[in-house]
Amino acid sequence: MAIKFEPLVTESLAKQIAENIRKAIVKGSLKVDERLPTEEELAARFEVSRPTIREALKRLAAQHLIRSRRGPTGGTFVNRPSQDEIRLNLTNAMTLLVGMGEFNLADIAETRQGLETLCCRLAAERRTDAHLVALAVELDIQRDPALSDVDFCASDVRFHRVLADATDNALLKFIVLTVIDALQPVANMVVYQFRERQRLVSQHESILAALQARDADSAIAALNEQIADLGEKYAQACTSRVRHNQSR
Amino acid sequence: MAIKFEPLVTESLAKQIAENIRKAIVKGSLKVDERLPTEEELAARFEVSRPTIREALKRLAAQHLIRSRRGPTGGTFVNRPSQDEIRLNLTNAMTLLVGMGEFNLADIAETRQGLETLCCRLAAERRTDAHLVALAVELDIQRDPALSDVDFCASDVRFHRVLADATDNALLKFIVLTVIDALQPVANMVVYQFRERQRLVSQHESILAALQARDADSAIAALNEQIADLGEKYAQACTSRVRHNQSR
DNA sequence: TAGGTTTATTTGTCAAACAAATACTGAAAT
DNA sequence: ATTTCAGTATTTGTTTGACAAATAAACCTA
Repeated sequence: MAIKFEPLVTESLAKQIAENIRKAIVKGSLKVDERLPTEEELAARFEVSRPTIREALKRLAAQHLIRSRRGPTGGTFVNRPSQDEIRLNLTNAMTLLVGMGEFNLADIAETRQGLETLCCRLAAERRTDAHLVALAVELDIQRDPALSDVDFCASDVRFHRVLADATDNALLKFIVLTVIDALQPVANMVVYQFRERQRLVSQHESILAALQARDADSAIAALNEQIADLGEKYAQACTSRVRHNQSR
Repeated sequence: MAIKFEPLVTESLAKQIAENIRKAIVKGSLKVDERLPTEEELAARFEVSRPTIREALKRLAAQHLIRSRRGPTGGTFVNRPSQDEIRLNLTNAMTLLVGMGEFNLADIAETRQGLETLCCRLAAERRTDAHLVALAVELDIQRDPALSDVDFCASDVRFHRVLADATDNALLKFIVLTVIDALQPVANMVVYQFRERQRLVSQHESILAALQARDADSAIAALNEQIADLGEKYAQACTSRVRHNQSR
C-alpha cells in the first residue's frame, strides 16, 4: 500500500515567504503603491526573525516588485510594474542565455527577421512623422565615416528600436526591444568595413523611404536584405572567433 | 566652474554586491557550476557582515543565477541558466504586466497573430511526424464535449506550444512559449460555447492538415481566422467583465 | 509666521550564536 | 574485508539583539 506522506517543505523560509507575498501581489490582494507591514510586523506575522523577512523582501526587490524607503513615512511598497524595469530583467536573463550559447546564430537571425518583418508591416501603416525624423537622425549619425564601431552599432540598434516603436503595439514593442537589447553583445561582435557600412546605411535609407511612402513590402525587402547580410557576418565572426580560440 | 562630484553611491550594499557578482557571472569570470567563496569569506572580501552578503545572494537566487547547498561540500554555486527556469521568471513578470493592463487586448491579439504566423511558416517546413502526432493527440482531447472549460483551454494552449516547438528555432520557441504562458490567464477569460468549440477544433484540424501537407499558407489562413475569432471573444469578455464590475 | 531642532519611526547594517543539513572519518560488528 | 553506524567538521539557514542612518512630522524659538 502506498502511504501518502506530507509534501514536506524543505524550501527555505525566506523563499516561501517571498513566494507568498509575490502571489498576493499578482493576485491583487496587495495593490500598487500599497504599503506592506513593517519588517517587524511581517516577522511577527510569519513567525520568523527580521533577517529572514529581509531576505524574502530582497528576493522581491530583485524582481522590482517592491521598493523600500527609510523613515517614518517609509516602509516597503508594492511597485507599479514598469515596463522598462521588467525589460531590464528580461534582457539580463536573455543576454545570459545568449552568452551561454543557448541559441545558435541562425536561429537568432531568423527570429530577428521574423519579428522585424512584422514591425515593418505595422510601422508602414502607423508610423508618425516623428518616427521618420528619429530614423533620419540616426541615419545622419551613421553616415559619419569617423564614427567608432561601437557608436555605429549603437546607432544601428537605436534605428531598429525606433522601428519597433513605430508599430504602436505595446506588447510587440516590448518583445522586440527585449530581443534587440539582449542581442546587442552579439551585434557588437561584428565590425563593419567602410563598404559594408555604406551598404547598411543605404538599406536603412531604403527602409526610411519605404516607411515614408507607407510601402511595407519595400521596407521588408530592404530589411530582409540587411538581415541576410547580418547572418553572413555572424557566421564569419563566429568561425573566425573559433579559429582565434583554437590558435591560443 | 563645474565641480566634479563623486557619483555618491546611495544604493544598499547588498544591491551593489549582488550586481557585482552578477556581472562577474555574465562576464564569465565565474563559470557555471563554479563554487563561490563561503558567505564568511565573501563577507570578509567585501568588508560587510554575513547578513548583508546573504541578502545579496538572495537577490541572485531570485534570478536563478545561483543555488546553495548546506554541508561540507555545500556552498553557493553558479547555476547553468536553464531556459525553463528563466522562462518562468519572464512569464511571471509578463503575467504581471498583462494583469495590470499594460497591454491592451488588440495589441495582444495582433502580436500573437504575428508570432504564430511566423511559427506556422517555419513549422510547415520543419515539422516532424512526432509534432503531427502531438497535435493530433490534443485535437482528440478537444473533441470531447464533456471536457471542462479550463481543460479545453489548457489543451488549446498545448496545441499552440507544439506549433512553436515545430519551428525548430530555439529562440523563437522561447519567445512564443513565454508569450503564450503569460497570456494564459487572459485566454482563460473566454469560455467557449459548443458551436464555438467546434469551430475552433475545425480550425485546428485545418492547421494540422496544412502542416502535414507542408502547406504554410493554408495553415496561416486557418490560424488567422482563429485569432480573429479570438479577438472578438476577447472584446466581448472584456466589455462583459466591465459591465459585471459596474453592476457590483 | 518662518526657521531650525528635536524626535519618533523605519529600513540598513552589524555581531555573535545556535540549528540543521551533509559529507567525510573512523571504529565496531559481521 | 566489508558493511554499518556513530561522530565530527563544514557550510548554509535562522534567531536575537543592538546600533546606524535616513526622513518626515512635531515642536520650539525668534
